[in-house]
Amino acid sequence: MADRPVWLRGEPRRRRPRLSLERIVAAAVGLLDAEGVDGFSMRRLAARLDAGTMSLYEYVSAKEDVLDLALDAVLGEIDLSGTDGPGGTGGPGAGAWRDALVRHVTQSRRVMRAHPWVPALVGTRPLLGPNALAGSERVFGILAAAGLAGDELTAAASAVSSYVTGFVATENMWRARMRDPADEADLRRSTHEHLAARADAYPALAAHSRPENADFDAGFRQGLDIVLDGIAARTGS
Amino acid sequence: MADRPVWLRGEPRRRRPRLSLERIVAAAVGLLDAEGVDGFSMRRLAARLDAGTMSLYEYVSAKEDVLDLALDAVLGEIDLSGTDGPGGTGGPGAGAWRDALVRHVTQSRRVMRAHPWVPALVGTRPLLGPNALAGSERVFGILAAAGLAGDELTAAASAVSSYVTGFVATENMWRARMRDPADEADLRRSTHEHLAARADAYPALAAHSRPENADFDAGFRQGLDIVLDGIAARTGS
DNA sequence: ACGGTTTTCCGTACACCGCACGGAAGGGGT
DNA sequence: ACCCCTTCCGTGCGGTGTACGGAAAACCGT
Repeated sequence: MADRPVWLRGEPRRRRPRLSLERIVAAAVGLLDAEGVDGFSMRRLAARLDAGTMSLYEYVSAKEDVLDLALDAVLGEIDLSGTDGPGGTGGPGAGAWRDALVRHVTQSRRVMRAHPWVPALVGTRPLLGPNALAGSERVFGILAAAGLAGDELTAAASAVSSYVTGFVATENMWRARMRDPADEADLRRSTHEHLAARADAYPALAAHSRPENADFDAGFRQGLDIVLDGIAARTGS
Repeated sequence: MADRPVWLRGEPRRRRPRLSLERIVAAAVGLLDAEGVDGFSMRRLAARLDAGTMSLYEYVSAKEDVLDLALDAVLGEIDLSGTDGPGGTGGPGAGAWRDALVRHVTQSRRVMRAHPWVPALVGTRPLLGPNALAGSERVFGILAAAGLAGDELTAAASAVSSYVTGFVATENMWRARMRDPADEADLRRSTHEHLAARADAYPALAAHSRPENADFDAGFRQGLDIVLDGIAARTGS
């Protein structure tokens, strides 16, 4: 029987699958970076891969899976090559844990700023991916080396993590609102006016709050130092 | 002209509007409590009010508005009747700020547990509603009375707030996963196995992490004490 | 060489979503 | 009696996640 004319034969099937979990996850990260969680949809993701929407479901069983995978993927961008291995018997100076922790959360903040959709996803779902676990392991290891253990260690870890994600979440939110330069001045002014108009109702807020020209870097460090001081009180150093 | 038969006359129009912002917001809180953010939709909300979907838009310009209003509404459930007004000149004992803060964040946690959808919304949007502002005012006031000011005060406030919302977010997440008793044992075991199987890759985590039988109340207090100790180091008391 | 099985891809369809638009109906003012 | 304004909402449009089933290529045993 003669072949059908070329024109009707369709694209030849590739030897190896065109799609893969890696490609899907990478595209998902790109889409999330570009459009945020709200702008993320399976159809749009498929379009980015020049694929049919339902093809994605060969590799993933639900949209939630893609979000889980994308989240863990970007958590892998945190550099874990620290200098806190079991060093010489002399050991690092007391308080080396503090530097190590500062470096780690600085990395975390960098990643969460590069991918502003991350903070909203963390805390919503269990973080059991390999990179999430590696990050937790890092924090636990540093705190254990600092002399903490048991509930105290867990509490310290949760204090640090909650602070970092909470801070960056609001930081990202404010940055996003000020992104559009047309809105920026307007937002600053209207927020300021909103507060000023209620200065009598919220005196402490009006006297001390300056969201309109916050220095996020310095603010982050100061809050972090508070948490770290609290931990230091439990290490004996 | 004769009236049309009663049967065709339709329901009589009420003198006063049947809907109101208050009713809508109250119903929204109920729906969010029952179904979570994912299960919340304008259609379902309207159904709860026996109203047409589009009727809601007479009172609200978008779904986002409803979420903003519902969020601020439940923040109003935080009891602000504290004992920290400008008391006698003798003033409260040094460290009274600590008790006041503990009471306030305990209230916050209670509200966020009663309305588990709250933590996910906080941090996503600017909190400028009256109840949100009142809550911030409360924290700022306590910290100012403790002797903090300027950037230090702001950092302390953000450390406390981030810790509380972060902790309760993950607390709620774990509680939700363990809600269904059928899944609970399974989840506990599978999570445990997941970690145990990787104990060599994550030694510190395996040695110290016990999410399967966490005491949230105690854990919350311990992490909070860490943050509060860090603040105490800045008050001179 | 060939038939069957498995893998990969995806079109269609369904139930649901937010919300723009325009109309209907009743109340109040003149 | 007239008109307008407030309140209510049906319809429709363009989007969503994903269940289902089919088509075709690749692989494999004979």
